[in-house]
Amino acid sequence: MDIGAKLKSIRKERGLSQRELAAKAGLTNGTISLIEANRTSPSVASLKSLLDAIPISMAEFFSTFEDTETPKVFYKAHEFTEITPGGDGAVSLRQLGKAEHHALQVLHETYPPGADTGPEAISHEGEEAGIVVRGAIDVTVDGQTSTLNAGDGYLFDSRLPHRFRNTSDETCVVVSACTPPTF
Amino acid sequence: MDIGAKLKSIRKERGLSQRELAAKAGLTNGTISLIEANRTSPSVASLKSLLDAIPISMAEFFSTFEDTETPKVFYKAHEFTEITPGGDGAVSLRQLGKAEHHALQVLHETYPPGADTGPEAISHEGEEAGIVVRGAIDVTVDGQTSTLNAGDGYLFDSRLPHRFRNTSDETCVVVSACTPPTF
DNA sequence: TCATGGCGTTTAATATAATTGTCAATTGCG
DNA sequence: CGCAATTGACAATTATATTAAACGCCATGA
Repeated sequence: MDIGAKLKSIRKERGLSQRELAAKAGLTNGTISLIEANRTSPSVASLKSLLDAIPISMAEFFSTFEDTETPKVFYKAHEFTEITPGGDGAVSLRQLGKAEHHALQVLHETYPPGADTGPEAISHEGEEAGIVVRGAIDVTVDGQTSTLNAGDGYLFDSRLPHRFRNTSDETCVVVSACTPPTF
Repeated sequence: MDIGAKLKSIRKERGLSQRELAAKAGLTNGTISLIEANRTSPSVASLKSLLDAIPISMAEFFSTFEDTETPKVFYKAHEFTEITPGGDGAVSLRQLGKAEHHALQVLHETYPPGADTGPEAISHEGEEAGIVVRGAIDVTVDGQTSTLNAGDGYLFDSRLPHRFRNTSDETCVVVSACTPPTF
């Protein structure tokens, strides 16, 4: 969603300066500078003012670059979606990407010492799998329990009851995947 | 631009509560409550998050109700666009409606005592006309000067040099019209 | 060469949106 | 009927966008 570049290109097309457009839209040149640099996300009201002043409709504005927009492929660590915030001994679940746009959900899970997901009876279609990246963790699936160390992994049907417990004194990190998403 | 109602109807359509949608979008229920009540204008980023979580595209969202949207007809005094802010003895120009969506531009002009537009040589196509609503003002057009009082008016070709001066000790208010717009 | 004016950017102050922690009203269940 | 859970709304705080006023840059011209 590179709104800044899009706005800038349209503005240039019409031969408008930031100040000219700002005056017409009832904003300031500084604001337009920030928006074009993607250093702020304008309110819908502000964007509407700008597009009205150009003029171009909201639908037009967004439609034109939804075609050219490539789906997001790469995610920096800070771009993960926090499902559970973690901290204070709680499990931290951080999802790769956003909501349910994909058939595959990948999580970065952190289990502090003593962390326990509890025996929740999750019952979704699909499969879950993961690999321990650091530390060790006790995994119980449908009654069977195993201690997995770094490099180990698991794979089971999502409908089976399962539980994760870190009984060690070291934080455990797991990368897991589900399909379809359960969150 | 009743974004609130639109968002609400789409959300209801999908059987989502404000809290559910908030969780998926990474916002809070309170925010959605405010947006749906049109008590705040969400940032483009926030709106995108919400629509992604539903999911529906920005273009789709805006296109659907741009059809049903009726052009704005009525304007409250505070909705006028300030062309020159006025204050400190300066002329205040306030335009009915927004930028150049219309062939007709109507202004609410306030001239404090001593105010003077100066002999600017404006040279646009079209005509300008106005009626004095309160006070009195000296109008000079192409060399001819006249003092207009409340109820009086003027009409001239935009290409003629013109000047407005309030030589009285009372604030003068004029309602004027231009076609096509010069701002 | 030095002013002048227009451009886009940056910054501190201000206005506005978003969050957090409630609330009363509603819904579903025992 | 209560009781618990869930809903949308609200007030106070926090976070963010927007403003207004600077800045540096580049062109133009005296």
